[in-house]
Amino acid sequence: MKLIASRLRGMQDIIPGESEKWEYIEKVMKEQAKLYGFRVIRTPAVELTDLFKRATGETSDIVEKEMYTFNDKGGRDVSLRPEGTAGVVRAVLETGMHNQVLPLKLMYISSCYRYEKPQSGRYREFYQFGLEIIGGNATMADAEIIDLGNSIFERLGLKNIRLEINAICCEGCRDRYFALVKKFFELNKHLLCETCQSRVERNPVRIFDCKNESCKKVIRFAPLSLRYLCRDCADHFQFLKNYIDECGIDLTVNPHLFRGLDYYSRTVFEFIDDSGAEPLAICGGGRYNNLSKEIGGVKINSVGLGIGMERLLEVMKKQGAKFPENKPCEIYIAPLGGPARREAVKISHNLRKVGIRAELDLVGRFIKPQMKYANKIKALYTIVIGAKEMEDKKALLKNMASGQTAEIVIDDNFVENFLRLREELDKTAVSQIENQTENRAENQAKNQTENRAENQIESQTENQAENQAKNQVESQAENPAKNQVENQAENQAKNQAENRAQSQTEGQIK
RNA sequence: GUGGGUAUAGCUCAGUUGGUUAGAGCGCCAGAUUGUGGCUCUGGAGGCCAUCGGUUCGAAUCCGAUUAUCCACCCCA
Repeated sequence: MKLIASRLRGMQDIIPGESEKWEYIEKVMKEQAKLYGFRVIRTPAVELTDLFKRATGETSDIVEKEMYTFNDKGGRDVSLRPEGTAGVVRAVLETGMHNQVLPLKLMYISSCYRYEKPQSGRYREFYQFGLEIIGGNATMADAEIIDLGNSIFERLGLKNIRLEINAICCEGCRDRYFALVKKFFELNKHLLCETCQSRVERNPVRIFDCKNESCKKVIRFAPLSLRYLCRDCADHFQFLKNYIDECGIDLTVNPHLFRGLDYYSRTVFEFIDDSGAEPLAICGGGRYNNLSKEIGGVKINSVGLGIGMERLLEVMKKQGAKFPENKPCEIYIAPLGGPARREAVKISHNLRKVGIRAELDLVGRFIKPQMKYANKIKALYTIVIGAKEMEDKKALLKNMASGQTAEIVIDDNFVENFLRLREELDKTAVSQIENQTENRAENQAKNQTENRAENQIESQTENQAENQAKNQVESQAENPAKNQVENQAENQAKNQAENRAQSQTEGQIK
């Protein structure tokens, strides 16, 4: 098959089978963020190129070689957004949201674009879930962002996710420290690998990331930002560690963690997955107190994070995380002949009207292929309507799992007839199955009854909110409480060990 | 931008030192079974063997280039 155009490099189609997984993750993220008081913001995918230049730094790789930049038909120099934060801050300033009650707690799921060579976990179009607390000066805001990110991973059932944090300097203590780092690496330039040698001028702190052995030896003696924090920064960092501890989150201080975007100050952090061969950052974030001023607005202290949707999904699959199953087809209607088709259209319409997922033949197949189809789409019940049934105004309703059938009257009360009969068939199916020794059928039936219970709840608009709230409270009360108790002891021990190691290395430097 | 691997059906892959008409499993559509799914058997559809060029009597197979894709670096989600 040869199409006139194929998918562009580094872009992907998300098709059914996959899209449900995305929907599930997005639903969990949004629910969780709303629990923390976040609200959705949507901003354009295209912005003036200058915005990203100013926000992420004119010399950053993102701006220099990775942006999709072009002139629009009006001659404007525009770019597809390479990340989410800049556009959000621009929107806040432009709409005057920052004059409303602060802090603003904003979330978004945005497509982002970077013209890079695609590889594992890296695409040219990718989706980023972003959280921003704008106008949150206090360290509690940093903690809340991290806690929220962590709670999302927990709710999605992820394991082996490690939090790394670091304090890079604020605008006050930054210049002194950066000058020091640069000077240090300049002096030791001859010992560094080729890449790092070029980094000395361009972006010295990136050298901390290098995995090259000879570079590591140099890095061991390089000045750490933690040692050069001003009083406020040091307090901020200490409070943050305390707050994160109060949330029961295991943290590692990584004094070598700096992030690629220029706008960060004070707090930077990453959530890293260790279940693969290589550690993979699925979430990154930090505080950005100068971004709004940088793009021409007033200064608004803010903190945020971004989660890479593709990477998150990849890790979940790798870890064998569970995704909820689709709402099953509750009844498949197999019409035979013209009059029956008319009846089938009517019946399915009425069923759907009350929230029952019903399907009918859209191909014009004969009975056997229709049953095969019903089986393939995992329909729970089927009903065949032919000339005979039309005449008798009666048909057989069949439970596909047990094979049992019961007579159903075809009249204007079909929906009620179906609901009543289904309940009876479900009961007998369950009791039948309970007597059977084999487990397979049992599970199917259980799923059926469970799903049905869920569906009923969903259709009842009054109870919906109540039940959800109940479930959430119940499940949450169980899990985090346990985890907290278990983890706290561990965390304390770990932190102590880390602090000791840190003070040792720092002593060496002196 | 640099380096390495791969490219055959919707999917996963065979395809002999180069030799007629291109193979399997799964999936899809149907028949066996005239009005009832799952199991079985049978059949059918679906291929410019990534593209272009070269070597050869002859290329899916060998060579070159291009493109795509995967992986690593750079950078980052």
